[in-house]
Amino acid sequence: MSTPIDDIDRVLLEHLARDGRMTNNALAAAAGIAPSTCLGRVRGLVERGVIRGFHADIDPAALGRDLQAMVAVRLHAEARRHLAEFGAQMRGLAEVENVYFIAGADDYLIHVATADSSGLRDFVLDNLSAHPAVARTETILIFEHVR
Amino acid sequence: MSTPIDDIDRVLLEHLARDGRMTNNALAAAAGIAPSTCLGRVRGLVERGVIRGFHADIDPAALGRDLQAMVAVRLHAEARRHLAEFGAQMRGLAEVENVYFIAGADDYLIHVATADSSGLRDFVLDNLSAHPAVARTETILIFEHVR
DNA sequence: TTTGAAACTGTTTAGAG
DNA sequence: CTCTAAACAGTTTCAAA
Repeated sequence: MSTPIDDIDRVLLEHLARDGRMTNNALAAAAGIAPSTCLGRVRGLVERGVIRGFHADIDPAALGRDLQAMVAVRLHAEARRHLAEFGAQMRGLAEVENVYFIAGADDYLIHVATADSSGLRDFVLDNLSAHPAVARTETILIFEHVR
Repeated sequence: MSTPIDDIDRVLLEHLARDGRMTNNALAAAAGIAPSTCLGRVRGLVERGVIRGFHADIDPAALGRDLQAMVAVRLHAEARRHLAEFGAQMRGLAEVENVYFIAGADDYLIHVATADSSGLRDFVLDNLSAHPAVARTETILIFEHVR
């Protein structure tokens, strides 16, 4: 990490986390710096990987994906050598919202959003139960997810 | 839900989910519509709640929050009447990244990011174990989180 | 709803401290 | 690293279809 994050950076990050589309001018004003300085700092934060990206937060239900679940996945002991590979595969699936690689009895928590219960069943059967690395799954329904 | 989401909306959402800072002009070109039309559609999507917001994705580790955990929380049977209230409280805490209100033995999964293990311990003790509504907690470390 | 074009606002570069 | 100021690009409004 080249430059340490100072108080001004922290202000910028706080604002951009809340409103990722805040204009550079408004952001500069909020941080008490010139727009050009602000621009340079935000660029630096992106380059250094502090800001990983800017994303629209889309309501899955509005896209017809009304059902969310957290699926705990345990892999076979032999498959643990390819843990990262499994995570990358999961991340690539349309239904997958978040992938948590965890410590404990299970190896992954996979947050998925599907159209309905049969979509969820199909996702678990086709992508998890049928996966050669998967030893067991446990599906927990999500009533609500915030943030 | 006033207007249904059409194919053009889907293109806009897909692009904005990937890059929330894409310019309106580029977005319009990608969707094959005029910039002014694009602007109106994106506004509509925000007003209708399809787009819930735009956010910068900040690396917690860059902010000195190197440790992440998923804390499963079970509330007392009597406290279940105030479930939503508990969730709202959790969401307001700085360490809290995601709150999942779930079905099953536990009521919540709380994704937290703290500086280190003592920060995690303090979070769980001060905000969860000490909370009058909380019956039990189980803390699972997160090695990696994607998306 | 859609659009093109004008008016406007915000972004970005360059140069200097 | 910071700023001011000018040039540039992108956004937004609006009248018309």
